[in-house]
Amino acid sequence: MTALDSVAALRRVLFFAVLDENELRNLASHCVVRQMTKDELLFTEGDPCQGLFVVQSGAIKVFKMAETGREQVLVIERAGSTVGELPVLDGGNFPASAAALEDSTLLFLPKREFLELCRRNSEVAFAIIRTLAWRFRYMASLVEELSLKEVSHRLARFLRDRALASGNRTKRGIEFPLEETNQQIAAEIGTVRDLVSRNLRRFVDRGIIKMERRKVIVLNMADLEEQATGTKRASG
Amino acid sequence: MTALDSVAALRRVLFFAVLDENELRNLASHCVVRQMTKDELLFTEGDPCQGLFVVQSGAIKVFKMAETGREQVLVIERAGSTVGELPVLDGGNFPASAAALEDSTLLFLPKREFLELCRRNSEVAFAIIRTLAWRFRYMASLVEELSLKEVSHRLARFLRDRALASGNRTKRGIEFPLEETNQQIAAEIGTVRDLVSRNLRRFVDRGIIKMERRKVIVLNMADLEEQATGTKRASG
DNA sequence: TCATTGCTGTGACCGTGGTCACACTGCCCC
DNA sequence: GGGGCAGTGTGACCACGGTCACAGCAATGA
Repeated sequence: MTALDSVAALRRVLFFAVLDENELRNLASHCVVRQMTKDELLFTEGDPCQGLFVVQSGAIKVFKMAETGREQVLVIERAGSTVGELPVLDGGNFPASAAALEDSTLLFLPKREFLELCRRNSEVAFAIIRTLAWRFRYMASLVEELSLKEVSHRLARFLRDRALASGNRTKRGIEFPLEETNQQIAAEIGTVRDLVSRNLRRFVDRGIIKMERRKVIVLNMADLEEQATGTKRASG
Repeated sequence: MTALDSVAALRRVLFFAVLDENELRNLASHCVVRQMTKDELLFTEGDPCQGLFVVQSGAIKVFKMAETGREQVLVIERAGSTVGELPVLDGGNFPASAAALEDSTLLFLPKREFLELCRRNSEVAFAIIRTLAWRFRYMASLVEELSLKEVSHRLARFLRDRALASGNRTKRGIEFPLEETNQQIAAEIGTVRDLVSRNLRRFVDRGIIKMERRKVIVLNMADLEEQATGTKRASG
C-alpha cells in the first residue's frame, strides 16, 4: 500500500477526478487506509459519521436491517465509489448500515478535509451533485420495483443485469457465475432466500435459463427480458 | 399574481433563501407562472426537462405508475419546495411523473437561468446538496418501509405523522381531518385502497383510533406509535 | 326531486410472498 | 475418512396483500 495507490484510488472517484496531481496527493496524505475482511461491519445505521470512505478494492453493501434479521440492500459500492458521503454533506448520522461483501480496502477521508475541498473547489461540488442525483434515480427505481413489481420480475432483472455486465457469449447462451448466495441475492432484490431458490427453479423449468452448479446460462434472453420488464399481474 | 409574489415564493425555497433581494428579483423576472388544477398532469416519467418548478401554493405529487394503473407516490411537494430540479442538475429526463393533488400555483424557472445561478453562487450549490441529501434519506426510509414493514405499520406511521403535523389536542384525543381519499393514501403508503379501508377499520376495532366521517381521533397514541414502529412479524 | 358520480365499506376469494422444517450436497479441516 | 458447517432445494403450510363485485352513502347538478 503506497501513497501512489491512494492517489490512484481517489482519481477513480467521480468527484475527485477533476483534481490535479498535487491536490490529489494532498488529499491522499489525509487519508487513512482501512482493511476490511468479508462480512465485517463498517458502520451501523444511526452512527455518527466522521468522514467518508473511498472504496479502493472489494465491495461494500449499504443496507437497512429489520429486527427480524431480514435485510434490504440499498446499493453496493465498488472501486471508484464512495460510502458515507451523505452524512458528511448534511451533518446527520448514517442513514443505513454498511458491511464488506468481500475482503476490501478503503480509504477513510476525515470530513474536515473533504468539506474544505468542496468549499474550495466548486467543480467538486458539482460532481457531488451529479453523484447524488444518480443515487436518487437509483433509489427511485428501487422503490418502483419493490412497490410495483413481483419478486420474479426483480429476480429476472437481476439476472439480466448480471448477464449484460459479466456474461460470456457461448454457443449455449450467455454464461456467468452466480457469485453471491441466494441469501445475498434475496437481500438485494427484496425477498427471502427460499423465494430466490424457487424462482430460479421456475426459470429453469420454463427453459429461460439453465443452471450448472452456481453457473447460470441464459438460454432465452428475450424471455428473460420480458420477465424483467413486465408489471404485476401481467405475467404469462 | 404580482412579481412580489414570485419573489416571496422563491425566497421560501431552501436553496434560494441565501440570495439577496436583487438576485431574487432577477430570478423572478425569468420565471413563468403556471396554474395547475387538481389532478392535472405536470409531466410524465421519461419526458425531457426544460427547467424546474417552484411550488408557490398547493401540492404536487411525484409518483411512479405501473401499467396496471397502480401508482406509488415518491414524495409530495408543497409551498417552498421544488419539483424537477434533479433532471435539470444531471441533464437526464424526469425520473417519475408529477401531478397536482389540488389546485396549485407553480413558478417555472428555465434550466439555463438556474444552472447559471448555481455556477455563480456556490452557496446555492451547497444548499442544493443539502436538499438532495434530504431527498436521499427520505427515499432510503421509503425503501425500508416498503421492503421490511407491513401495510398496517405504514398506515400507522402515516396517521401518526398526520397527528403530529396537523392534529388538534382535544379532550377526546388528537383529532385531524383525513383530507385525502383512501386511494391517495394507498398510493402514498404503497398498497391499494381496499387495504387502507380494512386497516383503518382494524385500528378502530382495537380502540386505537375513532373515525367520524372523515375525521380521525387518535385515542391511544402510544398504541399507534407502537404499530408504527414495529417490524414484520412483531405485531400483537 | 331524482339521476349521476365518486368514494367507502365489506364479504368472498385467491395467489404471492413468506415461514418452517428437514433432507441433501459440497466443502473444509481435524 | 468422517464430522461439522454453510448453503441449497423443497414440501407443507399460512397469512398478508390484493382482486372483484356489489351495496351503501354523500355530494352535485339538471
